[in-house]
Amino acid sequence: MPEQSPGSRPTLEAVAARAGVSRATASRVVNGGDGVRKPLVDKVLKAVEELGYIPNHAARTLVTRRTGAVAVVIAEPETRFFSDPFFSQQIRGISKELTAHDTQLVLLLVEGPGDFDRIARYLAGGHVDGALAFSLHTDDPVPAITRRAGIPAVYGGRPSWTADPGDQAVPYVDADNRGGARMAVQYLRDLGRERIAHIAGPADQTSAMDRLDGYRDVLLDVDPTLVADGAFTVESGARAMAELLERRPDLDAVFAANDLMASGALRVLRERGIPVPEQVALVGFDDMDSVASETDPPLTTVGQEIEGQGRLMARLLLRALDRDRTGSGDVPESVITPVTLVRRASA
Amino acid sequence: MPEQSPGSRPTLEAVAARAGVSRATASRVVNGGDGVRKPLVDKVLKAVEELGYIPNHAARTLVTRRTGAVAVVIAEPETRFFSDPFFSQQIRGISKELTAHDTQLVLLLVEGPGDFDRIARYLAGGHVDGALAFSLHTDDPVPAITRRAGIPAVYGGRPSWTADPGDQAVPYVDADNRGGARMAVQYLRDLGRERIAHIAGPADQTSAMDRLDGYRDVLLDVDPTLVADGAFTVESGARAMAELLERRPDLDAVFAANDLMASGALRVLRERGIPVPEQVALVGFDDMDSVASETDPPLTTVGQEIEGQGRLMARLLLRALDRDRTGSGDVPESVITPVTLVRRASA
DNA sequence: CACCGCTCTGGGAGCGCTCTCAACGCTGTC
DNA sequence: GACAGCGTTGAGAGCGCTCCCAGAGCGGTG
Repeated sequence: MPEQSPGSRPTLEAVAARAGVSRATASRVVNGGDGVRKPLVDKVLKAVEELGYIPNHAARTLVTRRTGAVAVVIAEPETRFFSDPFFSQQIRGISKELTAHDTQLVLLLVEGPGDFDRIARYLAGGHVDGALAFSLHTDDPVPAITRRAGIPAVYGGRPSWTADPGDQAVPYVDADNRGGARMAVQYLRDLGRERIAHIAGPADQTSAMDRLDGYRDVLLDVDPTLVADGAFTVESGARAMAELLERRPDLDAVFAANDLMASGALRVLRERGIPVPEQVALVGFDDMDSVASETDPPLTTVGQEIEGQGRLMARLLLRALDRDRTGSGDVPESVITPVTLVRRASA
Repeated sequence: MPEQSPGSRPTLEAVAARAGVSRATASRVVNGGDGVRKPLVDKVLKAVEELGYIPNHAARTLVTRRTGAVAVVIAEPETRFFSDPFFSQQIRGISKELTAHDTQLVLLLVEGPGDFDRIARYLAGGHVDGALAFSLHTDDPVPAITRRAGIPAVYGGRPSWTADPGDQAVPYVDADNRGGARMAVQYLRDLGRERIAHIAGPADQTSAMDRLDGYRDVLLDVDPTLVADGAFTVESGARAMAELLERRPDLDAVFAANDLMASGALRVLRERGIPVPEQVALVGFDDMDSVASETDPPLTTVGQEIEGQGRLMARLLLRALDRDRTGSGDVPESVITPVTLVRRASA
């Protein structure tokens, strides 16, 4: 690559001059070369190479009205963003997919509720072609913002206001939480367990509620003393486990709504000398790398393709953008990604 | 905010027409309004409000040659990016600082060694005004890339090729790892401990090496049997602890190069019934939220302001950009951020 | 041999903005 | 009352690119 020439970079004009063609032809070559005869293509490419030409993105955007960038909006409070490897992995997936389509990722972290104005201004400012956002809450302003800005958006996790998984109001990608929970509980049942408790996640997250629903699907008429509330953290899992043991010392299995809570529960069980899985079988959810396989015993859990979900989100958005551009193609639909039961030693 | 008008957004021209001024004056008002008489300013602002005018970023960039965006390049292998809350927190700090200066954050995750070409093309393509990158390795291509692209960059963590903390070849922000380690070891010494072991981090990370150096600073002529290698993970900390106990069952203190390893070490100590801190005092490093205060006993550790480091990185970069723009101002210098000893129960 | 129709190429407009520069009106001074 | 000097405004060029449209070139056909 030629050294950066002092001052300004070469323009298309310069490339055209060097190749002995018009700017229009040079442009055609740079953008794929359709309808340009071979010898000219080669001449232009040679000039590009020699001059180290790189298209000016702003100029291109100005006329095409496309930026080649999408925003990733993360409105989660800091705590979750930090503790949850979930986000990092989804972002990694998103990044991979976008990169493969020459699209850039602009990260928009929402710094508190007053910050949505800035987000709105940014999304409406034509800086990006579309947006990806996560786990919407009931009164989440993001959908309204993107609608007003006139850009397509895809969401990660089922928005809380959608009645059903599968609702098409806004396109989203989510794991089959309910199905996964059913799978887990059914597995415990098949193991012969009869008093299967559940440590639930926070009620304001649809993933937690869907998992609870899945638990209930299998165990019709659940005894409420078998369900304890947690907050998706290790500590809350430990507390919930202690609570459950107090209420139902006879329980013989626990399905925790995520691995972190399962590991907290496991700690309590161990402290009390309750053998896992012999006396109490334990199943988690997420198959989180740094947790599930590192506990003692390792967790049986429900695994999901987190990075794949990110890729899928990006793919749906890119498809929507393509549709906007070409005026045809299919409307993106929400996708529920499959989950699998990962059998380890805890159940 | 007015609804997005169908089709195209209002331009400066439209604002000017509505306010009854020239485009130039409208532009001046939109950009701060210096040198425009009050009544006209008001008229323009009113027009902006009524039309819901938002400046076209591409057009602006095209003429000013500034994008109002900086890249954050993360070249770490996936594993670290995921497991380490470090990154999320630094990014949060960076985001806060950039946001406060109306600058956007473009996230560039490097997907393998072959991906640097893409990064180079992007950085040279005038998409961003500057770059932030992390923990450079010896042969890291990022500095060469940014130099060639002609954009300023600031690094997080001392680059491995700089001989000294404080080296000015590239501006970076790092915690006072060596000083922190000294502080920790000196503290153990003041506690009366005499056989202080160290669980070191990976040799290819300067933070780990600096911490080892700090340990050595205090304990001149360290007995090599008192130092074990780890990899900044819980498991590696446990392994190292077991190794140390085998070699030196008489040790009475351990300084681990990070909290994760400390927690691994703690687990082993507990398993063997060795009372902490009575028989063996334990100090970690990082004061990682989800770890240090949640162990039993909670960890005494060296705390650093991770988010603050991120902010500082962004601030240094913004200052460099400002310098480029105005042609004056101070050259950004590397900053070593202070650390503090956080006393809890483990030592 | 004229003409049609095709492919390929170039001229030129224009995307929305900033910024230079000239013009303008006003005040103050001699 | 003329003019210098200042602060304010507007006209217009131009940033680098894409894309429309017209024209050139060329082969094939009647």
